[in-house]
Amino acid sequence: MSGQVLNGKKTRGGGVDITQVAQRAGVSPATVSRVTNGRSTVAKHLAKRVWRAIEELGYTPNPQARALVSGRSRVLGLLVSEITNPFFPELMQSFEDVAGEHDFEVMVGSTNYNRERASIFIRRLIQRRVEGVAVMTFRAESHFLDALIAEDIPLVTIDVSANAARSVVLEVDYAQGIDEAVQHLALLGHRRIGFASGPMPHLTNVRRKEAFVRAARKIGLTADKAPIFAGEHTFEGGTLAAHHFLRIEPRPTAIVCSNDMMAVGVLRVLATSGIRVPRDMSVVGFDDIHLAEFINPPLTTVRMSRQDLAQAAFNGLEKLWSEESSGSLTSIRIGTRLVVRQSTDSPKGAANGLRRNKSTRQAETQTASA
Amino acid sequence: MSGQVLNGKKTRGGGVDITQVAQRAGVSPATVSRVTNGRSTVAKHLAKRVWRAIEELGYTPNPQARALVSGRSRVLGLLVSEITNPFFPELMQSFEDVAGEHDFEVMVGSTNYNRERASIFIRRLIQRRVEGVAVMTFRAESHFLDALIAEDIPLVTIDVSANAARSVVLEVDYAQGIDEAVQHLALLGHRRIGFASGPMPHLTNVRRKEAFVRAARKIGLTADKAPIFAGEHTFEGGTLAAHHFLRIEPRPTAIVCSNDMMAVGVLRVLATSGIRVPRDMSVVGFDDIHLAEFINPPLTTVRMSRQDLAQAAFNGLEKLWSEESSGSLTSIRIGTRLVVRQSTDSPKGAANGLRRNKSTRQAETQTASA
DNA sequence: TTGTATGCGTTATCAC
DNA sequence: GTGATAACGCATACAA
Repeated sequence: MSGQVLNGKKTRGGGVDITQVAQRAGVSPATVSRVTNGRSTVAKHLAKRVWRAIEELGYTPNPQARALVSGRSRVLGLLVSEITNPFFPELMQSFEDVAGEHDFEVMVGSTNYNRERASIFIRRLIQRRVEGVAVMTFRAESHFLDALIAEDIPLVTIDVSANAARSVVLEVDYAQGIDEAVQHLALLGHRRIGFASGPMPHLTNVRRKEAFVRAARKIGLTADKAPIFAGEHTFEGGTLAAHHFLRIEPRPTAIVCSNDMMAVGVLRVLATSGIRVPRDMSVVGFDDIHLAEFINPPLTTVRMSRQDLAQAAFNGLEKLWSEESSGSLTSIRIGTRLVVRQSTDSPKGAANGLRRNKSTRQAETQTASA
Repeated sequence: MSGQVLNGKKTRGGGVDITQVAQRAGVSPATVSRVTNGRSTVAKHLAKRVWRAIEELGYTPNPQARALVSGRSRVLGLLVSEITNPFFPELMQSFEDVAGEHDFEVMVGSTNYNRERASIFIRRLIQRRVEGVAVMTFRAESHFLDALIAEDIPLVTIDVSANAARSVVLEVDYAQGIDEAVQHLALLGHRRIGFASGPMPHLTNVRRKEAFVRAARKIGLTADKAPIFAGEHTFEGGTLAAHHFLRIEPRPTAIVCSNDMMAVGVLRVLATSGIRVPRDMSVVGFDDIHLAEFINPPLTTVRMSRQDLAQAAFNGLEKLWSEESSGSLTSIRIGTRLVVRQSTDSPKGAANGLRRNKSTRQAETQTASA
């Protein structure tokens, strides 16, 4: 029980400060500071004594004091869209893990597509003197960011660059994975493929859709063979999309979805409509959320790695910190790739012997072991 | 663009400090401090001048400096089990919202059932001088908390009290909601009800199970009419439970699940087995995660409110802060209640005219409007 | 390489 | 009610 109460004020971290460590180690506070900050200009035997004193006293440097004197809070901001899409909690955790490895704390906020929520959160970020913010909303809500830009806080965004000097944009290569998905379906024999798109004003959804259109064209599908339906990136949006595609004549034999939550909705509708997946209809998702692996049938989907995204976001911030005269706007590419599971197969009409062929099996196995 | 670079060190918050505000308002720094801290001992006209100066200069108090001198970091810790169960992200958001209203920041960590992860996180909490921690893991991992207890940090836990002076326990009344659920099923005519329990060593799951056993007994069900299967609190655990109950002869006409993720797994298996819900089988969940409302059929479930939990956790911490000589161990009760949706109905054999009766309809409507 | 002295921005303790 | 002044715990410029 090392917590103590001293004249009404709680003293934590064992209540021990740098001076006590210095005394115990027989050095000056400055030397202790140099040691805890990893300065290499300290004699080895002294450093050793200091570490021992730190250990014995259970000393942990006070981050508030450090922040005050250094001007660096070691706190980052992370802004996400919503908490109900599993993609974002997974992303949050990844980002916190990466940040934590570098001794940063992170303040997370979710906009829930609510302007005021976002503004309030951003005000808090500024008050807490965050050293950088990762804006992972997949939306161009740049007006929210104005306050951050005014404070000259390093910014990492997705898809669309913040119009700021100190900023990095993460360019997700949607085309790569979507291309693979469409090729995969073509190889299985599909000739009519629907695309369940996200809501259209948003750039990220435009990009995903265009990636699909191009991929469809590449395998020789005209627009009527590659119908598109735009809905919300939610379970419900997926159900609407499914109902839409079921009404089309002739009906597509496969549906590619702009995100996994939609795909889950699509699967649900197909199940209740007695349409078996993948026998009667193939379904492909996008994101590769955890749930995709556990749903039935396990979802073939395009993986956009949360780890990659989180790591890239952090790297982007690091880059902005190190740059003396920022100015050159940087972008970091994020790859996407198909993960074949069991929601895709040859359409039942196809008699080309491609059903569950060896090459797709292999891709699936690789994923499972990853 | 108010961010400035001064001899290589970034100055934020407009780069303006309390002294500048004081000068502008023609008062002393102390008075500005009193104003920003809401001390009522400041003359109204002076306070007004100070606020105006704050406004004009865009001043925001430096939290690091505040924390340093006051000994209060205004940071809380929140520990959850896993990020893949939607219950926890929803809880995180609620807790952050509540904390934010009181000008607290929160550090969130998820154990993922990994001891080392938890330890590392707790070390970070201590380093950052958190003023309190909400341990919402639904597990008795008290040995993790030892470090926190040694630092005398206020603790709020669920179900099982931390063995510490400064702690509060949130007692979830599982029986209340589970009782309602079983009564609801009995009223619909069910006489064989299975219970999909969580893994058994954990107290929370024992409590849920016992609540079910008692409720079943109350409606006259002997043990063989109320079979129990224990599995993980996951989608997969639910699929296993479903397969188990489908093999039992005579087969239960309803399944009550220990959490919603299991219920989702159960629903999936039933759908693929051609068993219609609720016509052939009724299913009840526990938690009322967001997804429960959107799945098909919408899930009848017991709601354990994240808002209630979050608010109660914060209240518990407040209580611990205010108590001079803590000692009396407090507990706060959290209610649970049934939310009737569409995954429950009379069993097909029942000819008692209770199918979708008026009273259950009404309950459903109330929920939708809440 | 090490130690001394100063200041980071705020609150708290006193006098007034 | 208000203002000077001393901490809070640490990093760092400078001196040694």
